[in-house]
Amino acid sequence: MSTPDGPAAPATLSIGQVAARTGLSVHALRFYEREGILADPVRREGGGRRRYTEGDVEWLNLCIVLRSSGMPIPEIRRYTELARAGAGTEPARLALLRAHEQRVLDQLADLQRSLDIVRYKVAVYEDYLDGLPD
Amino acid sequence: MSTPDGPAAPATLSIGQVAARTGLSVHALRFYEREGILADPVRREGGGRRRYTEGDVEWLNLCIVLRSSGMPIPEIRRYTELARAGAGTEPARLALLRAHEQRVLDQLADLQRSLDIVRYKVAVYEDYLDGLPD
DNA sequence: CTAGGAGCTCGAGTCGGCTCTAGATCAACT
DNA sequence: AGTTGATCTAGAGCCGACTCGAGCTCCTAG
Repeated sequence: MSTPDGPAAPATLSIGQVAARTGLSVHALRFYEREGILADPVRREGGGRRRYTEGDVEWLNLCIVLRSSGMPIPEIRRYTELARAGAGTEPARLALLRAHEQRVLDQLADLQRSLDIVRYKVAVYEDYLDGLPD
Repeated sequence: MSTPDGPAAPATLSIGQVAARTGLSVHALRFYEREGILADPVRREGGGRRRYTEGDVEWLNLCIVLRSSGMPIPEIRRYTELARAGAGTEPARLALLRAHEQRVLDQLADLQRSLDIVRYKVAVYEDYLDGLPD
């Protein structure tokens, strides 16, 4: 074995491993940390290198979902801060998530309307090309 | 009447009126024209001011749909160029629209996945808050 | 002991899509 | 003639979200 973890080792990951697992670049991971959207400021091993836990990775995966569905980074930071603050902030976190749910629904509706229009245009071109002389 | 159009007047619109109708800013309208995504380079009245036809506005509305569903400006320009080129380019236009349709479908699927996850989290918080002591 | 490769920080650069400014022109009203 | 308000052009600026580069440190293998 090239990585003989001791029995009690919490199995942490390097930034490169996390990049591979999440699909984010190492640059993006450091950027996200600077932006304060990681659960904690990430532990460092002797030498200053980041060690990510599985929990960190799960949190990142949630962040990726929020980002990709259009939540801006400042709002993810706000959510992160609430989570860090711990007990008592659950109502605020719920409100934030509900607001985001609504935004996603709005986006879905907008996209669906666009899709209908694009499909209509596609159908028009198909009909036209079908009915061509030769 | 404050706008006594002559009988044969084609009823053109100023840039401000088009902005009001489309929701785009006058800046954005000029920007779009520079980017070459308007059907024609827009007629000008004596004095250099733009006069938009209803056809121009319809084209803009299509552009707005394409943009808001994620088509980048260079691709809208490509589509516009094909349309300007006229007969014979219909297959290319159809292909472009179909590709966009697929992109929209992908976005819808992604968003739906995100929505499911956000809803799951919302449910978790709701359950937690429901079950609170007081 | 040295060469590579992964990591580090800090700061600058990029990209897409507008947005805004400055300074001039023009149309219409008073 | 003067004032107001819409438009014009060319070009600079901005914002969000990364991306990249320089220069340095560290660890491990040969």
